[in-house]
Amino acid sequence: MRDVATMAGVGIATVSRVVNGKPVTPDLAERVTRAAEQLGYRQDLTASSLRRADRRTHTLGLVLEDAANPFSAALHRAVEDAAAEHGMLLLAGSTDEDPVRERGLLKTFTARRVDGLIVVPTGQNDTDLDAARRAGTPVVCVDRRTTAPQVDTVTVDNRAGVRAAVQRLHEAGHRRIAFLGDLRSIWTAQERYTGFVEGLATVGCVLHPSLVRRGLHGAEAAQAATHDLLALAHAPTALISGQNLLTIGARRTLQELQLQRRVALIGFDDLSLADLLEPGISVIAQDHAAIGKEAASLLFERLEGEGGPARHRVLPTRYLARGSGELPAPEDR
Amino acid sequence: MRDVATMAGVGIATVSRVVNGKPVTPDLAERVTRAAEQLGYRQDLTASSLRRADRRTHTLGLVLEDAANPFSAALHRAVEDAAAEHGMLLLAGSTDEDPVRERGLLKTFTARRVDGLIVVPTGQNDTDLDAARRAGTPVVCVDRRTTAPQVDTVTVDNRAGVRAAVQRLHEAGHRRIAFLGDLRSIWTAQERYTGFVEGLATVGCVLHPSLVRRGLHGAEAAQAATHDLLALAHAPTALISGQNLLTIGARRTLQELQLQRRVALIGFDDLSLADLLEPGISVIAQDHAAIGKEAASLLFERLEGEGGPARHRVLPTRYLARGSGELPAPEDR
DNA sequence: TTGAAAGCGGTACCAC
DNA sequence: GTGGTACCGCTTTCAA
Repeated sequence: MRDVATMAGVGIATVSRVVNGKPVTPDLAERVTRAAEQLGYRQDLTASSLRRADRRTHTLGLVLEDAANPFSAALHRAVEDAAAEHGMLLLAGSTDEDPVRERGLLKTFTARRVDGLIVVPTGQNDTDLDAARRAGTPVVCVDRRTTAPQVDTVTVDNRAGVRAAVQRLHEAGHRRIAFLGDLRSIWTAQERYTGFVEGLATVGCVLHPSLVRRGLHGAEAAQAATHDLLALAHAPTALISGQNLLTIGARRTLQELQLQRRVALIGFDDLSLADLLEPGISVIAQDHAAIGKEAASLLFERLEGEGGPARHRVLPTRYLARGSGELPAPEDR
Repeated sequence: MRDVATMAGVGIATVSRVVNGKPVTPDLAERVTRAAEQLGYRQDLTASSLRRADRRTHTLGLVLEDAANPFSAALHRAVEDAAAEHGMLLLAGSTDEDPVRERGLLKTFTARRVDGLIVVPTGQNDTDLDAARRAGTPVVCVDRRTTAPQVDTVTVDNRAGVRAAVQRLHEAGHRRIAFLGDLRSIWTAQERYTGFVEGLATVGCVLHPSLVRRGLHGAEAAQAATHDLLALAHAPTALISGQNLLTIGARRTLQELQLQRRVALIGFDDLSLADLLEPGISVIAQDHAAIGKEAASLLFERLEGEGGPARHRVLPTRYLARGSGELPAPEDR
């Protein structure tokens, strides 16, 4: 920039003004532009944000469970689009549910002075979220609630979604309904299980502890658990899976045993191609894009000075009937 | 930092040393650490990289087609893991195949002084890639070649993959094989089509122009195109789809017409759940993780001073036989 | 409107 | 080993 100023025969401040589009005599602006081009000048945003009065870096930190999974990817994209509208960019990282990694990401994001954070919290690190917020970086939690105070959250109504699924299965005659749940440390896994329990209570159905398998992580774990369940003397006639990969694992086992048309299955969260299976997999779907958009908008409000108490947005889920959740209980036949 | 120095009663330089883990008398280090904690001091990496001799920001820029699609997501994660090993973070953005957005991302990434760029190029902006490289930011292109000189690339052997698929179909008796291709501007779409043409030539089969549908983007376009193809007087007995979403669209139409067991289908790039469909979708799979890892490693070599000519890594594809590609041509029955 | 100079939060060099 | 100081590239007073 100094070189550009010298070459254009103007002060360094004038170059800054031109670069930032502030009013400058056209003649000077022209000279600056030309000199900049000739010298191959490239603005340094890191230096500029350092000196700028608002200290904004126009960067958001995004802490995901795993950038590779469809939920995270959709969230990433939704947040990215919202961010782009505000001229902001995304710094993203994956925790793999590891609180140590989460802490590391939070630390380096704040050290890089991101303007705000959107986090899918592992749930084992809430003090760090609070620390970030108190250090002046607004935080919005997504997909899961947090115990950190004054942190906005965007979640879906997990309980209601699962409750409704239980009711549907019950109406179709199912009495032995099994539940597959993710790691207990994950907030949504707890909520969905609670929804399952509530649903059974609502329809007046007993909860068979042997039909509940929690703490499963990944498709293989669900596949094995489903095998176990179906080998029981009183095997379930319907399955509710509390997460994406678990649904895949469950369905895989059903197909191995040729039971996909006999044992009902409802999964939480939609799956690509689920509608092309036979029967299609019925799911409790969440609107990923809406979640991301809402999170971003809460964050931007904070950045614009909104100082009120924590806000908690709860979005609805939507049941997509595709066949696997509509299979009648065998007794009905 | 100045406050910490004052509080600890040491020079500002000493604080810097402590923060950076450089040798300092334990007593002083202790005092600094305590003061830092008490004042809630948080290191500012943006300021530090500004003054640091190497000017490194420990940030990589990742330009994707669409952060939400599985290919991009897998790539993102693979690069993230490699970056993390080097203490680096990722700044990511989506182009949606729009060269204007690509240019914007390239510009703001370099303005933020990323240490390197990993780009899935739209193919309509190669001068910007070159500009970035000449400005001192190493660039690695991924998934697609580029005409920009001195830019390393990582791609898969698209032609060989499609060629082999054509041969398989031919061996199964298919003579009327259709091709569904993505936007012509996309390098891989060109390559895969070339592989199709080469494959037909190899087996001595004629290329029916009416069976080629290129310039399709997204599942719906493929769905419609497949409808058209199957309505032809001499309809194809097999389909090769040149991209993920196109495969989904094609399969959807096949199932609508109940033809998924009569018309063969081979897709490029794997799909989650493809193995659970009946019949399963056979695909020409690429190893996303390996692609991302290789790209990252090429980039890190550049960052460590590797100055040779552009290197082009070509990874193999793998055919996954699942049924849809193994259906015999009707004449055989 | 424009330019000189101070300073954002650090690091690197230098003399002690 | 430690502290003082110049300075990274830029924005922001402030005086001209």
